[in-house]
Amino acid sequence: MADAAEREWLERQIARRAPLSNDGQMALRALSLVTRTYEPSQYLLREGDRPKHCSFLRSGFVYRHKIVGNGGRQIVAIHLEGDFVDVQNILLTESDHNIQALTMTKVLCISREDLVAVSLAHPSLARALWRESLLEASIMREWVANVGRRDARSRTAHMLCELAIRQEAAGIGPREAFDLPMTQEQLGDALGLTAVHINRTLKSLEAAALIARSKRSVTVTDWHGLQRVADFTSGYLHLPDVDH
Amino acid sequence: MADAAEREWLERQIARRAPLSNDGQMALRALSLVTRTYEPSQYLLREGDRPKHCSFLRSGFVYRHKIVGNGGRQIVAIHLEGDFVDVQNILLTESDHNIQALTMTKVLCISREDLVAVSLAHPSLARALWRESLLEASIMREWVANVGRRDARSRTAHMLCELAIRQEAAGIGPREAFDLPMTQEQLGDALGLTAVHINRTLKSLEAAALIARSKRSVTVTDWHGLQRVADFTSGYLHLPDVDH
DNA sequence: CGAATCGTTGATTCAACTCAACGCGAGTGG
DNA sequence: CCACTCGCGTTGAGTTGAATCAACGATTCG
Repeated sequence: MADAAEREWLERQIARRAPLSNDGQMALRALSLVTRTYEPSQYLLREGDRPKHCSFLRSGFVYRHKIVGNGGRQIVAIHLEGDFVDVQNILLTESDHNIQALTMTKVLCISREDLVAVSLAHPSLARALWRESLLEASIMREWVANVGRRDARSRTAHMLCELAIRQEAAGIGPREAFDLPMTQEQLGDALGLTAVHINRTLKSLEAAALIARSKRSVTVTDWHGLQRVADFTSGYLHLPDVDH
Repeated sequence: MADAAEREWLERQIARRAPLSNDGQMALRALSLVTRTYEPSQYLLREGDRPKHCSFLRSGFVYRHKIVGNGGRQIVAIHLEGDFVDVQNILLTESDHNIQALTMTKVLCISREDLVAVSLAHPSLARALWRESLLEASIMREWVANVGRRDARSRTAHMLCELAIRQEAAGIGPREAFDLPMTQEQLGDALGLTAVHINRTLKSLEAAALIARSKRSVTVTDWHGLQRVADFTSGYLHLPDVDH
């Protein structure tokens, strides 16, 4: 069981999406909440599994991916602290993709069945979670456009911009500096490129003085420049100051 | 106002996603419903618009797309009869993409605000629509993988398989023959390829006796063969016989 | 009949992939 | 404490799948 601080954190995270009514808050508090931890590269869920729980990412990074027939892998989402990892499975009984930890990770789990029941019974909760799943779909659309229609340089820059802004919006840190705990192989799998080409692309962004790198963290040295080569606008993230 | 037959159709479509309770059904019937038609290439909604209505596709084809900075376009979804075109905007005030008619199209419109209110008040309705938005997100994930990790041949075949199965699942027709009312330019924009390359790829699929084409319709002459080169499995469509 | 749109085809170019080697730092075990 | 390994990043050389450029048919429509 998770303690009161975790509960409070969860409540804040959900309320960040849409305000919770009193009874929604109460119902949420009545749900049992379990903390779970995962090692890097450990699976939270596999394609074909029928998840019993939904998880909120308390700390660390996780990613979701699909394997295609020729052995390739496509990463379809990257989650950071505060993300609801499992929205996409909440009403679909069988998972269509894998969820894996990128770093040491802590998640808060709620029974899927209970969460569905409580959400459907409490409109403010349903609104928050439903909205979250729509937001994720919006991000996915942008990824399709990114992978389908931007070249490697722009595409890579775009992902960096997105992660920077999402981190900022989640209150984890400023857009100018963030951890990116992924190998270049994984970055390639997220962007539909090869590790070798990711390497060249990152070096080119660095050479253009747009970013600096050290180990697995990135500093944005020229935000506007990066945004420009990325063709990035944050509309699709539906941030609260713009859209509510 | 739409007539009783349209209402009944709509009810069937929603119930196809998840069973509707009696009071959900009643509440749905109380909503005012408007029929609207669109010409080919007419916009249903533009990026940046704040939609007032949600639309269900009564007949015809529509597609949704994003424009990227270099002038490129990426089609992120294709909808056929029975699809809920606007789920993705139901809880996000500003649209992050364009929705456009592919053919002559008829849609049934419901006030967005009303639909949200009624859904949140009636769990069975919320479940059906929420599930639909998750299903769309699942399709989007597969598109990311398709565009990111499959070559032109496999990628194109995959989209054909998807459309065939979706048409079959929607009860519009068999998987072996379907309309594909898109130019090769549009197909390219959906698959992250150029029109010229789409042309060559389609001809190659035809030369391999997997499909036959005439005008804007496709016949699948070798379903298993097509499915094999497409690396297609229908799991991500979460069809009712497999997953409910 | 002319104009426009879309499909088809060939020739050429290029962005990203493949293959291969090497460097480097973090463990690990003798 | 050093030698060894292993995973990851880096770099170069050569290849290729898809893009680009350009022209020409076919079909539709006013």
